[in-house]
Amino acid sequence: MQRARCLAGRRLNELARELKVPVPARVNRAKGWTGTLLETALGATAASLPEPDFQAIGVELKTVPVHPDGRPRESTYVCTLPSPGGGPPLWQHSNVRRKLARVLFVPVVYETGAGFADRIIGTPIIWSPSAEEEAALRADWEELMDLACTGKVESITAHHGTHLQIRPKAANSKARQRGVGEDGAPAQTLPRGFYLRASFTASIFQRCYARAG
DNA sequence: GAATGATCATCA
DNA sequence: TGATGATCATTC
Repeated sequence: MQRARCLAGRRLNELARELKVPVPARVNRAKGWTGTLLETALGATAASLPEPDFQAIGVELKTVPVHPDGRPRESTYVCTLPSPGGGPPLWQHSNVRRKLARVLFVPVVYETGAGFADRIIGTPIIWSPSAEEEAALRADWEELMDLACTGKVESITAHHGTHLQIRPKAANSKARQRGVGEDGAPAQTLPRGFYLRASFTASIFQRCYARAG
């Protein structure tokens, strides 16, 4: 948290220059660049592994694009929809619960159309779900997993779920992976992932900033 | 190809 | 403008 707080107020291109990380010429071709830059700046260790970013302390790092007024600009990716197999899915064993057990949110503030030079790191937040939040996430997860495991995965849209939603997470719309088909039998389906709605992260940010002043 | 990191492009 | 569905770069 000390290291993250030290980054608040910094511009992304300045931070990149200090870390000797090249700044992409086009923002729309560098979707993951900000997240990777913050991982480098904070010393995250589990890049490209299904583990918390900071393994030793069990913390997941999420950079969140926000409007100048502090509202998240986008939903937040959590993890992939698991492949089928191994009995009924249990919340206690889910990757969603593991990933969200402890999260360091780092807001990155900018106006529409801004380049990396005009994107500024905001005040970081360390968050764990309250009992109420976990119950709500669990309810969404169980509803979505029930659809996904009973042959209705193709009927799932981003409209399902109050705080947690399922959306495509793939190189393109033609990508396929092992999944459950219409009849409940194995089939090739579009890879999907769990995302936190922007309204959910907005409520987290609002509560944390209200408490901190 | 599958995982990580997310944001883009489109349309209501 | 905001949410959904689609997509991009990199690494292993």
